[in-house]
Amino acid sequence: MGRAPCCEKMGLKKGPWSSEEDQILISFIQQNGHGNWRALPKLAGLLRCGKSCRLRWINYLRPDIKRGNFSKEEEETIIELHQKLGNKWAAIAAKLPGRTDNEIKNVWHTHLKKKLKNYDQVKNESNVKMQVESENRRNSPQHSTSELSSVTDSSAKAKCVIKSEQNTELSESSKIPEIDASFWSEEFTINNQDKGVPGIIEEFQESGNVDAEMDFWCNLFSGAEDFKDLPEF
DNA sequence: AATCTATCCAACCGCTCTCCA
DNA sequence: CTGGAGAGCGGTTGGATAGAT
Repeated sequence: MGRAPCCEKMGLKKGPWSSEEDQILISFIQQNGHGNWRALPKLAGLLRCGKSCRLRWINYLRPDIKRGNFSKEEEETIIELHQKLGNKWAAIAAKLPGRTDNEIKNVWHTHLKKKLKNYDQVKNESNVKMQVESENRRNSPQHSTSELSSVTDSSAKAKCVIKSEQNTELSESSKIPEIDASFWSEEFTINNQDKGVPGIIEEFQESGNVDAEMDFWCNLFSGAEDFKDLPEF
């Protein structure tokens, strides 16, 4: 269709809302509801377009809005739903009471997208390293090492990302040296000359126990709080 | 202390969808 | 069926603030 922006009309205010404007909008909606957004600003005596009023109410002034940081559970839910639904922010928001699509979109772009990216990067680096180790050790194509891509369950992945994030915060606060995927891979290769991480992963694959494999990876990347807590093989 | 850079988030813009005459 | 009006959605922007140098 394509219409001219509603705010191009003369005299309509743009930009941040003042507390006075907020009060006018709140009291008007409390008394009259918001049946017609386009007519609302005129009736309420606001120099704003209806669209702006609607956005302000939905994203900020609504009484059921939950303010403050997102919980780990909420972040897990967003990651999980985003894997299923894509950028359907309104649909995701519908599953998170008190949160708006705009807020969720912002959190996604500023926090969660980065977490996922880091997670995938670590995962890929580790997989490449271990694939090489496996090839060298077994020299057999049917024994090529597992790939974490077998773990496709979005819920498990979401939990792992969040868990990794929690541990990252912990590591930073504890002044633990930065650990990357290659460190883990080398560490386990040294400690498991006879069996090796690829062998362990292979067992998961053969048994088809995706949950166990997921747990293994979560522990590998994020479970240890210190070097002494590294899993033994 | 001053300046620069990165991050966050409220708000805007433009498009699509839905309803109705 | 068609087209206009309003609502809703997702992408993007820009100002404020925090952190780094």
